[in-house]
Amino acid sequence: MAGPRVRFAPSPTGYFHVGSARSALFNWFVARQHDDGVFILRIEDTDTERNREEWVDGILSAMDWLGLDLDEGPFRQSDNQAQYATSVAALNGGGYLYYCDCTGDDVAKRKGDNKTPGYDGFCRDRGLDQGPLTALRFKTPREGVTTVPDLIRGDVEFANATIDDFVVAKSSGAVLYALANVTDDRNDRISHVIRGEEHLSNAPKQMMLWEALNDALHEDVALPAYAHLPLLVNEQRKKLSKRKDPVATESYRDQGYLPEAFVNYLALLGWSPRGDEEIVPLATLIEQFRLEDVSHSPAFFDVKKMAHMNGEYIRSLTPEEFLAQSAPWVNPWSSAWRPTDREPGWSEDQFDEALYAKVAPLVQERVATLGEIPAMVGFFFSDGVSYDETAFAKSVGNDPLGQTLLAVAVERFSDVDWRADALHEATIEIGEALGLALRKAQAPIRCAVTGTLVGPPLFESLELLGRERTLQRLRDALARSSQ
RNA sequence: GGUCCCAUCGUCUAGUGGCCUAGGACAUCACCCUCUCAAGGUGGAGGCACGGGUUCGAAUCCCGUUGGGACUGCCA
Repeated sequence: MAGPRVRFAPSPTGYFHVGSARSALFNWFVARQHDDGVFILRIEDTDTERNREEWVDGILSAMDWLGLDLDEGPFRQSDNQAQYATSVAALNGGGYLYYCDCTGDDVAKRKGDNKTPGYDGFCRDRGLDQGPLTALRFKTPREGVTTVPDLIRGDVEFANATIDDFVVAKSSGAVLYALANVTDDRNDRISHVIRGEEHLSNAPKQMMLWEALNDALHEDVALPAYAHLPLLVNEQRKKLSKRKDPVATESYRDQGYLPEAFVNYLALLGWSPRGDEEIVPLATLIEQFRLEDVSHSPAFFDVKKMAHMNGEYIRSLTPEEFLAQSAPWVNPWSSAWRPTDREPGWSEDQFDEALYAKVAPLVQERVATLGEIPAMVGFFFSDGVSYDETAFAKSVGNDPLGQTLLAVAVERFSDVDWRADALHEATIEIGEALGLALRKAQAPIRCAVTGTLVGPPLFESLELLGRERTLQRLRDALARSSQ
């Protein structure tokens, strides 16, 4: 038996939604589990009002970033108009459709207290001819039940009477989603339709269309298997909204999430690998993934957990890999790709690649995202120090002892061996002379040199920063405190 | 309102009738480590929505209630 043929079918109407990313990923898993599985990308751009070409580029680059490679496509619905016309003609010829000239207001007005869902079938038997304002509706069976065999949820039954006569083609002639989608799935011989749960109620309509097309076209294309994935929700338990929630996959890339970590986290939303370990190699994810094991309930997209996971991935990088991965954030000028709206706090001239290579290991284990790096190493590359005023006041400005310590440090550091361990020893001694434990003694120095009270290990940092720059900053801080 | 889906710690989940004194992860708290911050280590607190059944036995099966969500477009 041939391998599965699955498709990811986004519409390019905005940033690449993390929920879409997960749908794409699960489809891709299914394809990659088989040697002959096929993963197809179909751009559903039939809504010309809302589509924009830049969003198509966004989808492509985000999928590339995630490593979701295609076997076929990208196809575009805008290229398939002829096939849609064929579907419409066949359906119409087979008596499955009728013209309707009702406006939305007409339908709403008639609806009133009527319990019938959606459209009431007003034009179904009026025998209207095609006109400038007539849409084409599908004659839904009035009796019987349509059962959607869902791989995740089991059989889901819909009474046909509850499904209204939906529009298949607009009065303009443009074919709508339901028919376009079904036509393409048939032509692409899709075996598994794997998509978000918001499409579950579309499934019976699409099955009706599918079978009507088989009949009208005298074909016998097998229905696909359906799998409706649980929704991704926000803290309010609402479907993640493009408008209100941080759902743009691109923004996570810009923040410095590694694609491996992002994929790993996404895989955990609605599914889980065997065993207690959640950090799982991609190959294992692919091997273990089963649609049947996908959970039924919505999942909250927890950025905190993803950040933690990303930190683990970052820490597991070799120093060389870390250097390469972090380059776009610290040295965008010589990177092929750079994150948008994220300038490091220094200029190209100020950046010192060799120095960064030595600094990098100090921050690798302290960041959860690559985007956090610049703030942590900025003091190495900028000329002056940008002070956190609260920290400065606490450790130097309002602390005479801190000022004394700085003054002593200037003396002592002038002729100490410029190595981390020697600086460490010297600082201990300076502190002891003033009755300060090392944790207290290092604070004013740290603040004077880096501008804040938190950061990479101090003595290694001083060694890398160099004697001259360190002494200069200690003197500057001292001068600053007496102003 | 109608149709459909869902319901295990705050969150993501394991669990498919006895292995459950309900396991793991994130978050949280305490302690350890420690030049700061992280990381790491150890430990703690924290959950089967409720009510009926079925069964020798129910987180697991059935029914109901409650609660949440999706859809309900000449959008996808």
